[in-house]
Amino acid sequence: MIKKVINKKNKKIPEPTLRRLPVYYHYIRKFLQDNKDDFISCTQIARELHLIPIQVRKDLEYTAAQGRPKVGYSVPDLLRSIEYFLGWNNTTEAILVGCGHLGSAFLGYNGFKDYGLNVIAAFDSDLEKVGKKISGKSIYSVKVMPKIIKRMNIKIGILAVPGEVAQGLADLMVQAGIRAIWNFAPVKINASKEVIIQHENLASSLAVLSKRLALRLAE
Amino acid sequence: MIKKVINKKNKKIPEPTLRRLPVYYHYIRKFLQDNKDDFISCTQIARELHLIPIQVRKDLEYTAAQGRPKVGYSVPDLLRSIEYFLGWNNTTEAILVGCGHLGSAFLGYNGFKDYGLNVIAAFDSDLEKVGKKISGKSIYSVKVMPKIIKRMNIKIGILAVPGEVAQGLADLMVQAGIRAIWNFAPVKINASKEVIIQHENLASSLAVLSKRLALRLAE
DNA sequence: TAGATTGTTAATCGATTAACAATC
DNA sequence: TAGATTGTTAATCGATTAACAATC
Repeated sequence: MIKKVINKKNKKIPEPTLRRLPVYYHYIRKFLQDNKDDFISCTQIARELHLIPIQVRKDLEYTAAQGRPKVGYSVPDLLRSIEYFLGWNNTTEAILVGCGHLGSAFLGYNGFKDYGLNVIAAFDSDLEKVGKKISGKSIYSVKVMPKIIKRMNIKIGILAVPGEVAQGLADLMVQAGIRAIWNFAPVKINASKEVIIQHENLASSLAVLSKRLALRLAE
Repeated sequence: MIKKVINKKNKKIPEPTLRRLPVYYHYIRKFLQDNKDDFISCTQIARELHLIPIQVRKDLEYTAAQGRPKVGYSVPDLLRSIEYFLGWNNTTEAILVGCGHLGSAFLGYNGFKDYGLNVIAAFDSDLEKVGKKISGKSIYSVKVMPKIIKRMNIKIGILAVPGEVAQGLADLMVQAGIRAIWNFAPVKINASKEVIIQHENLASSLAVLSKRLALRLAE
């Protein structure tokens, strides 16, 4: 029994599963808010999200959530399981570098708090912006960024800057102690292997969209 | 021979392949600009992008690009193959709905032209914004959106609006003739099966990032 | 009870990786 | 020529889907 749990924990989690979990989470939260029922089943989640029940069940298995046959999963328990599994139970603090349109959009969208991410400070090199606030968050000079990263022991950095300066800023972030960079700049960032770089590439998404549309229109 | 080509065309393209192709494309374009060589090999692309040669080769196979043993692929030919395969050879026109921070970021980033997407008009319901320009693009009232979609025969719509109004605007877009919606609003959009909906979900990416970081820090 | 649903093991499917002949 | 690289077929790996017993 215990062994099984350990095995499950050690098992590598498929990335597709990881990407689906927040989608379930979002739906289940809404389900809770609407106060529909205390229990929820895979069948129900699957129907709503246009998936198949077995896939939802498999995915939830990774979170170690415990369901009851015929009844389903306790809604609050299930939410807690997903939160815990994704490390969203204790909110992670992050900094944002670059307060252009994209960075501003990020600050304005405070929905990430539900997903365990709290942007505590924003930085920009433009002195016009420094000292001002966007969506209630103060903008600081990039010059003080390393100091703040160190002082507050921040591990996650969000990069929303032009491509030309992205690598240099990433280097500064890593030197100061950042361990994961969420990169929205349209260039590849190089860093030591210990640093996790997640590149948000809209061109990839566009390729999927345009190919699917082209195939559809050719039918 | 002909039969083989037909088979290849009919073969379903794996989504991972589709997502990698723009990454190759971007690198090869840069390679061409830097004027390094007339030919490029899978080995080289793989080394640069931290992939393995066989994967690059397999992916390029889908585009029907023709390489020469020992030599590699002709750089301009390869670019053309990818462009053609992804439908980027003739630029697709799109409209943008929502000129908040995110929409503005979209208009400001004109890199999509390289990827076959041209945002020809932007719409907003805020009369303060209507008539102004962002990054050289005029903003129109959403009221005229259907008319313009029809008149210009636009097939792709980009949704960058608050969640509350997303579904309503999507319905209007589809009614006017939009066949693919790139959705940045943090809600699920429902539409008839004929319409392609691509939901850009940052929470999914965040889940991958935060789980990877949590595992890393626990090591 | 009967039927729906979980938990778990097995089968299938598809993407990745390996192997190797052809070739420049 | 020798060695690198393509093109293609085969093997492997991992994710998805199916099957079914357990159970509430």
